[in-house]
Amino acid sequence: MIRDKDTVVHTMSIKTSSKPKRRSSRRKRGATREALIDAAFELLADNKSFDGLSLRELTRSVGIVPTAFYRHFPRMEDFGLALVAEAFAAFRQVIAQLQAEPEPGTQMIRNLTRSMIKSVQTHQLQFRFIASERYGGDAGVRTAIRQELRLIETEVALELGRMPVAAGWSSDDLRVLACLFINTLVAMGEEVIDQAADDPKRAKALMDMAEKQMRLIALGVKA
Amino acid sequence: MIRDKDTVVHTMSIKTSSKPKRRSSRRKRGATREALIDAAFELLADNKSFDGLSLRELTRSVGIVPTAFYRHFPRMEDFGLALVAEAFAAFRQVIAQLQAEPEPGTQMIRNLTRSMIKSVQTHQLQFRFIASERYGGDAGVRTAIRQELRLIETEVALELGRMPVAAGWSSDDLRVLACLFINTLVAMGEEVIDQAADDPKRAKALMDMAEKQMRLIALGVKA
DNA sequence: AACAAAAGTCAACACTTGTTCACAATTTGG
DNA sequence: CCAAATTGTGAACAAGTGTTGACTTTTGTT
Repeated sequence: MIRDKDTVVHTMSIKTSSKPKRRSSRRKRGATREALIDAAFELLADNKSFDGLSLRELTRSVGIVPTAFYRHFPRMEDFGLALVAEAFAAFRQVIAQLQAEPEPGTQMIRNLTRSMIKSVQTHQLQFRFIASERYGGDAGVRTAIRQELRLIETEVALELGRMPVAAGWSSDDLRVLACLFINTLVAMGEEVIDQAADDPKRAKALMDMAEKQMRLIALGVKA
Repeated sequence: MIRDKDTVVHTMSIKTSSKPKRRSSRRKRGATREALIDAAFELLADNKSFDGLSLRELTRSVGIVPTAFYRHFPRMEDFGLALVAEAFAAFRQVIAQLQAEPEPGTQMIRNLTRSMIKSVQTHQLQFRFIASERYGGDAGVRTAIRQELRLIETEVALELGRMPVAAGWSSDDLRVLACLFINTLVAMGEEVIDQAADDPKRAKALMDMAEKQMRLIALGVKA
């Protein structure tokens, strides 16, 4: 019953003033769908988890009536999957950084962690969603996230295989290494989200720590 | 309105049959409190997260009336903290293993991961709770978990400092190392919970992987 | 201009939720 | 053994929940 914003009506009602109920103007093409996704990220950032999210409060915050939700997503589960897809779009950009960097070694590690921190900070809500739902709540969402992470793992493993340091490694071992790398990276991201989202100083400290850890791992690789 | 189980009444009603409403017999001392906690772990294992858990379904599954909940926990938040405390009791046992093991090296790593796997499997529900709520849902619970993890980190760092391999390390560096170790350990635990809870074969594979990773780290330490 | 599809509305349904209050039964300690 | 603290009950409350079906409006295409 709040309905306090966006009540402006500029439909230039000329003809029948019988029922001027329709709000301002409908969003264009896929806008509402996107608005729903964005609103969900926003709401989930406030100490909520996906299965604690109600359809009604979601639609309320977007400014549509509850039933309109079903026009865009037949079930709540599909909505969850859409959220996962959207969130991982941000993550993929970080990994792309790795592929663009041909030079292995200390410099690469520094760049990678820096790029990760940066991406985490600009896409806080998306990463928070991934962190929250990775092991919690809904099974469908959880599975989708795991799948995406697996995909990224293989990508990284492939990239690592190209480097001279890891010449002659079995593909299994490469995968183990890749897993360890992105585990630390993700862990750092989660910590940043959780306690340093807006504190650059703390974020820097976390980054340094992650960098040290990754360099430690790199040392192990050589030996 | 379901109330289909546990309706047996064996109060041996002798005296007044005026109001034999009281169910079987009241649990002794702190039993209901514990029953609530156990029931919560059970419910949370079924694709639920803490803030998606309802007071009513909780009390329902324990067999008491909703209002009785408040006799044991004044607020839902206190209940969450109780869950955290209970869950970490299991975790601490694993770390105790580390302290009991004076011999550093390959053998220690193997024992540690093995002990972790074992503990995770016997306390599935508790570990699942930790994994789920570590970055998700309620802020109070999340903070409590982080605090407990920090405590464990310092313990491990202290223990690592005693070992000859890490002689001359700064306490900061020791902490970084400890963090990396238990991060991989926790990550393994989460994976086990999530996809190998009852599949010993897959669990073994995950353990081997974690062991490799930790040995890789150990190699890095030497270098 | 006409028409079908897409997007949004409204009312209503049958439930579930957290919390309150006054009361009853049971244990426990003195 | 009796009083006092503990633990459980039942009714009631005002809200919030997902989902349905039949409508109306807007938009895009032919």
